[in-house]
Amino acid sequence: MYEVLAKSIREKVFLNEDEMQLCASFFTPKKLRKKQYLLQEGDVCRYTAFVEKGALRSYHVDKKDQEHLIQFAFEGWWIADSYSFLTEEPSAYNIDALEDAELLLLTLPAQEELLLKVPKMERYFRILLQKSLIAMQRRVVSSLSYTAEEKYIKLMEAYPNISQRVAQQQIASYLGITPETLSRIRKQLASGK
Amino acid sequence: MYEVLAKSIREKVFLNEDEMQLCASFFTPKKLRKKQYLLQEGDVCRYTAFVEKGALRSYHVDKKDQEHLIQFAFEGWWIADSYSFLTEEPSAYNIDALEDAELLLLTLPAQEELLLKVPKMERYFRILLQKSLIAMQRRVVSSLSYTAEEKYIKLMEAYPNISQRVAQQQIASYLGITPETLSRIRKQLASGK
DNA sequence: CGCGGGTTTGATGATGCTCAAGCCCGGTGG
DNA sequence: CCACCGGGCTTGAGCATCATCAAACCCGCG
Repeated sequence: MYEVLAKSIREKVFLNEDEMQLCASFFTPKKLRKKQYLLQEGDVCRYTAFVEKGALRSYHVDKKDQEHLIQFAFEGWWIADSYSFLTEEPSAYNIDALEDAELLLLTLPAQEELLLKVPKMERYFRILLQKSLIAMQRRVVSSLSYTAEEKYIKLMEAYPNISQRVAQQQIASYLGITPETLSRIRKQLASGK
Repeated sequence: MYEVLAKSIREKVFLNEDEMQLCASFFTPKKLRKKQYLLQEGDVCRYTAFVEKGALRSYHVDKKDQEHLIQFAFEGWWIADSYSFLTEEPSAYNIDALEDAELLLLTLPAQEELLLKVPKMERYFRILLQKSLIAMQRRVVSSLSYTAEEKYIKLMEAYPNISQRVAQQQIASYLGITPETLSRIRKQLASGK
């Protein structure tokens, strides 16, 4: 149950067996069925979730009831609404499962205690956040600089197998375009190239 | 010269005078004139910069020579291309001064040594990154969910005095719209409401 | 076999872009 | 002190991209 997490940690910091055990003890395992919520708009985000297996998404629903996908999370990724998690304000986002999933949950008090008892984990989280920030920044640049078609091509280059795992509407929502537009772009690319 | 930095640190972790001194010793002060580059596309980003005074911006230039503003940085903010900084790959972005500025620069080796000698700074940087990530995430949601007008209003609510400090074209570029469109939006808002 | 979610296709329209011109204002030099 | 210059902002006309709405289609599953 903790293999993926242990691997993720060991890639970034060195922990001995005891520390790793201790670390693991702060997490709560949880299984989620496809379509099940981990977080609903209006609730406080009580966990950051590490994905051992499966796939989740976080998204925002605007006033016209349109969903806008903020993030995918597959095996080895983290997902949460950090703002709500840290401030304990109600979240404006939703998180749910795109596939049946196995998670490891960390509450805010558990994280705080973990960081006290295993200070090396500060480093783990710092490095993690650094990578997330770089990815988010890329996404901002992408949304500012490229056309819908270019954004789609870049996404496919970065995550070639994503289309096997998530529906096209999810990808469209992630790219900030409608499913119809994505469908036309794909047709375009498939034919004339 | 280090007041703003010291304040930023003390807001997040407790350092005694010695630690603070030691910390400061890893930074190199630098002044930048308006329009001067800190980083140019193609160069490796050798510093993360802390802004003691003035204002900078990071931006990307697309193949049609259009600038897209990634981030503003005023007093108390950090700026860099983290990807290039960490990987030592050439950067795809530019950073320059919007106003005369005073910076404190941290190289990658200096940062590593700092973190070894003052491990509490892991926590400082973690918290910092957490906040940056939340801000970036908001920006993604904003770019996906709102119209140009809504994005502009939200920006003005979040940073009411930004328009006193940076030209409208910079704001337009940050919002992902043309200066013409921003001008029309402002006219709209000023008149009819 | 038929239902339902996801994808495709078509017709129409809105939002924001492009290009081009004019304007405002502060700074500089004659 | 005034004329000129240049950068930034505004305005207008035409246009491209992508959204909307509606219908048909595809296919896996009960």
